[in-house]
Amino acid sequence: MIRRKGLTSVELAKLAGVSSATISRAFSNDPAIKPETRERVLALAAEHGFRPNAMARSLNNSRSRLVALVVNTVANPAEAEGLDLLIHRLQERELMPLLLCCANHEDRGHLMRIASTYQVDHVVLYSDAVSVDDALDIFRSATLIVASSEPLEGRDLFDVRLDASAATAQIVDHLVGQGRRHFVYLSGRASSHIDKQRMRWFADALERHGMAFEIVEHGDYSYESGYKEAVLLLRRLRPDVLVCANDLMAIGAQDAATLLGLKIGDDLAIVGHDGVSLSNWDCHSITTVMPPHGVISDALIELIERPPTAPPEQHVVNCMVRWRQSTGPAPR
Amino acid sequence: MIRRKGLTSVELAKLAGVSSATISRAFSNDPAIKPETRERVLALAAEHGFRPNAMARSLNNSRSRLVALVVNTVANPAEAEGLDLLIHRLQERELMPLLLCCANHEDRGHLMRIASTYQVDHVVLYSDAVSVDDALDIFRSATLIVASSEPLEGRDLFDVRLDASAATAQIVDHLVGQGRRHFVYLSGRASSHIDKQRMRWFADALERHGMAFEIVEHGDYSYESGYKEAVLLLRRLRPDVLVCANDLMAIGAQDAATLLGLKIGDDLAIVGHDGVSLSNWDCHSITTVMPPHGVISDALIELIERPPTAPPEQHVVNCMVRWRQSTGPAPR
DNA sequence: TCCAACAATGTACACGCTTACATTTCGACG
DNA sequence: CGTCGAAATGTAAGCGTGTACATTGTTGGA
Repeated sequence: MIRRKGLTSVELAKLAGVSSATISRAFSNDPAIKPETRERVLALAAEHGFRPNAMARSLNNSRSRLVALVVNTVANPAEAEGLDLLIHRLQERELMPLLLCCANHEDRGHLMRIASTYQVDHVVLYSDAVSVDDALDIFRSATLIVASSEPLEGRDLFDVRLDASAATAQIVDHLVGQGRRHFVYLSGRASSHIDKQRMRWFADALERHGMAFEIVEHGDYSYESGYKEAVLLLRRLRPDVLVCANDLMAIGAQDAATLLGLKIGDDLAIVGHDGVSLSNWDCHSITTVMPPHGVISDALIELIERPPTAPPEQHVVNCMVRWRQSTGPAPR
Repeated sequence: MIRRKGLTSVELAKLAGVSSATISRAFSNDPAIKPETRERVLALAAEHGFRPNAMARSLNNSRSRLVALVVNTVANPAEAEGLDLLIHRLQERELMPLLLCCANHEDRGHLMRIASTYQVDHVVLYSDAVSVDDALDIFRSATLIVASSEPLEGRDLFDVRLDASAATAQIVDHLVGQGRRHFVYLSGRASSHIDKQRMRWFADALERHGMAFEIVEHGDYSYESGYKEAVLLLRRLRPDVLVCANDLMAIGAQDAATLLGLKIGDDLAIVGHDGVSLSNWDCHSITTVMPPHGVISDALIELIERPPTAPPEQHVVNCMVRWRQSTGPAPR
C-alpha cells in the first residue's frame, strides 16, 4: 500500500540513453522515430512500468481523451443499457468516460462546471434534465453531442436524434386494425422533452386515423408510478389501449390491470417505450418502441471521431417495434 | 460551436491587477488570502467564466480528484443501483468518477493501465472480473479500495466486505421452520468469487440444521439462464427451495416454475440475492438478501476521504433480508 | 570528393497551475 | 516615530509531457 510514484519520461530517457523527446515519440507513434529504438524504449518502459502521464500530456496538446457522459441515472435500465454499449465503444478507442449523473443532483450546472475543468474533449448529452444551452455555455472548449430529445429547431449542433414516428405508427395501425378505438396515454414527467415527443408521435399516428387519445396524470417513469396511475385511471375509464411513457411504467400499469382482472393483450393492449431487456421477460412481455443502441452508439462515435474542424452534423435514427404479448398476436 | 479556449489564471490575474498566485489562492481556499480580494477574484472569474485547469492543477500537486470505478457492467441493475448512490456521494464532494466497464472487455489490464495514466487518486474495485493483485500492480500510486468479494486472507487492504451470513441464516431458518427439507442452489458463473461466497453462506446456514443442498449447473446471472437452468432442474427434481445466485436468475427461475404449474411460495420457495428494486415488483416479489447500499457507500467514502498516510482498514457490512411472497408468509 | 537532402535524435520552451520563498504592507506597541 | 511581526501578495521554479527547431549522422548523385 505504499504510494510509490512511477518514473517520469526523463528518468526513463536516462535509463535508455536517449532524450525525453525520444520517449515521447515512442509513445505517440511519431513516424520520425527509428522502429528499433521505438521497440527498445517500449520494452524498457514495460519493464519499469512506465506510462506517460495523461495530465501532463493533455496539458500541452490540449487533447485529454476524456468524454463526459451526462446522464440522469445509471440505475434506470433504459439509460444504462444504451450507456453500456457506448462506454464499451469508447474504451475500445482508448477514450475515457467521465460520468455525470444528474438525477439526484440539485446543481447540475456546478457538476458540469467541475467536469469541464478536466478539459474533456467531448460531451455526450444523454440527460434531458439539463438544457443544451447550459451545456454549451459550460463546455465551451469541448464538442457537445446531443443525444437527448430536446427540440433543436435549426440549430447547428452535433446531434443524434431518435425518431419513433414510424414505429409508433406501426403499432397504432396494428391496434386500430384490431378494432381498438379508445386510446389512453400514461405520461412521464411533465417537464420532460422525451415525454412530449413520445406523446406527439402517438398523437400524429392516431390523427391519421382521425382519432385522438386521452391524456392522463403524469407519473415519473417509475414502476410504482405506472402502477398507481393505472389504478386511478382504470377506476374511471375502460380504454382499449394504454400507451406508456416508458417500459417501467408499462410494466407497473400491466400489473395493476392484471390485479383488476383485465386480460392483457385482449381486454387491454399495453405499449411501452425504451425496449429495456426486461420488457422481453416472460412475466412482462411488453410490446415496446426500441431505440437501436448499436446504431446510436456508432453514430455518437462517428461524431466523436470527426476532426474538430468538421461542421456540425445531424443523425436521425429510427426506432424499431418489438412485438410482444401485451398487444396480443403480432402482425403477420 | 467555435472551440474557444477559456482564459488562463495569468490572464485573469492581469485583469484583476494581481498575480497568478493570488488567483490560485483564491480558488484553493488558502487562508493566507484576504477575504475581500478572494471575493473580488471569484467575482471576476465568474464574470469571465474562468475555471482553473484541473490537468495543470493536478500536475503539480498530484491530486487529481479522480476516482476510478471498476465495474462489470452498468447494464446490470445489481451493480447500477449501488453505483448510482456512490457516484452521487462522490459528486457531492466534487470528486469525479472515471468509469471502467470490464464485462465485455477482453483486456481489463489495458483498460486499467490507461485509466492509471490519469493519475486517479482512488480506485474502487467493484468488479470481481479483475484480480486485486492486478489492480494493485497497475494502480500503484492510487489507493485501492476493494468492494468485491474476492477472499483477502490477512492482506492489508482498504476493504468493504459484504457479509450475508446472518441474512442467509435467517432465511434458511425460516424455511426449515416451514418444514422445507429439499434445498437446491442455482449458481451463477463458476469463476465468480461472489457466487462461491453466497453458496458458502447458504451451506453454512443449512449445516447448522444438519442439512445440505444440491448444487446445480452454473448459469450466468441473467434472467435467461435462470429460466433455462430452472426448467432443466425442475424436470428431474422437486425441491422445496430454490436459492439463486442473484435476483435476475431468481426471477427467471420463478417464471419457469410458474410455467410448469408450481405455486411459488407454496410448492416452491425462491430466494434471490442483490435486492434489486424490481425484485419488489408485484409480478416478481422475490425474497432477497439485500446489501445496504447507503452503508456501503458511506464506508467507501470514508475510506476515500482518509488521509493518504492512514493505515488500511476493513469494513464489514451486514446484508438485510427483504421478505417477499416468493417464500410464502413472512415471519412474525 | 563534396554537398544537398533526408532520417534520427537532441534541445529547450511552452502548457496552466501550485507553492516555497522573497517581498511588501500594515497595524500595534514601546 | 521607528521597529517588529503578522498578514497579504509577488516571484519564480517546477510538475511531466509535446513539439518546433537545431543538430547530427547518413546516403546518393554529380
